[in-house]
Amino acid sequence: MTTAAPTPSSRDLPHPAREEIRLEGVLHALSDPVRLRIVRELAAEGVELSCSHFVLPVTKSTTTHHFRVLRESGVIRQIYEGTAKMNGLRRDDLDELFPGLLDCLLTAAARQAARRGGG
Amino acid sequence: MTTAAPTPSSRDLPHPAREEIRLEGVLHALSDPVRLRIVRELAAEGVELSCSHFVLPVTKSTTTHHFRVLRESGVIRQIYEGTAKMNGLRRDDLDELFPGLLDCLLTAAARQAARRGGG
DNA sequence: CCCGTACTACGATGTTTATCGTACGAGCAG
DNA sequence: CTGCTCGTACGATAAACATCGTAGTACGGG
Repeated sequence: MTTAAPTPSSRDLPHPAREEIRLEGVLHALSDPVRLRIVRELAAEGVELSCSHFVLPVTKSTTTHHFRVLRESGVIRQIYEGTAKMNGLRRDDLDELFPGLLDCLLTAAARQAARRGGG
Repeated sequence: MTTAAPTPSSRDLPHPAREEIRLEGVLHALSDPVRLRIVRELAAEGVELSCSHFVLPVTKSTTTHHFRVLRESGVIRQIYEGTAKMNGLRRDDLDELFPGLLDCLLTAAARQAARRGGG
């Protein structure tokens, strides 16, 4: 029937289980401007995005580092898809652990961006 | 008796203005377990507390350091009162800048504490 | 098979951070 | 004034972190 499984790929990456996600870790992950920006864009698009989708003011190595921090803190989920690595927010897990927190943080970030960037 | 003005004291400490408070800074401040604990207790009590009120697993020097980080990031307000230094949450400023964020974070922290500490 | 693209792994570097100990300054109680 | 408590300042230290460059691995297309 619905053989929906789209080739789970060979490599997969270590993610913390839902219960292992720590609030402090999430806050630390989001306390970096580059990472906060990544998460904002991920939330805005609403779909999984490859690393190369993002135009960031740092090199590729550093980008890799930031994505890893986000993954290891439990904020995003990363899955290989061919040569690309797709990134998606762990909305379900975060909402279950900390209801409303993610949206609250995104709203706060948007407000700050509007205040500073928009005028 | 009711000498309402409680001697504003001689020394006072540098605080960021409301507009200078950065979300990243707040998140970074709260991403440390010791500081998160301080903020939780401050919120729970609802009143200003002296530094010595807190029983923390670090030395006095380190405690001073953490309170300074909280103050410089705009999370708390510190005022000298005699030899004691009173600490209060900057609820008004934070709520104005990031509505709902502080409560959301406190709720998340409480949930996590209940899950881990309370069983 | 060879090449290009996407991302990683490793090592280096400079900065920040959490922590401590000790010595000091400010207010309060004798 | 003396001594006490509260908190600071400064210096040291070890760990963590953000950043980079280079070299390498994995996958897909010719």
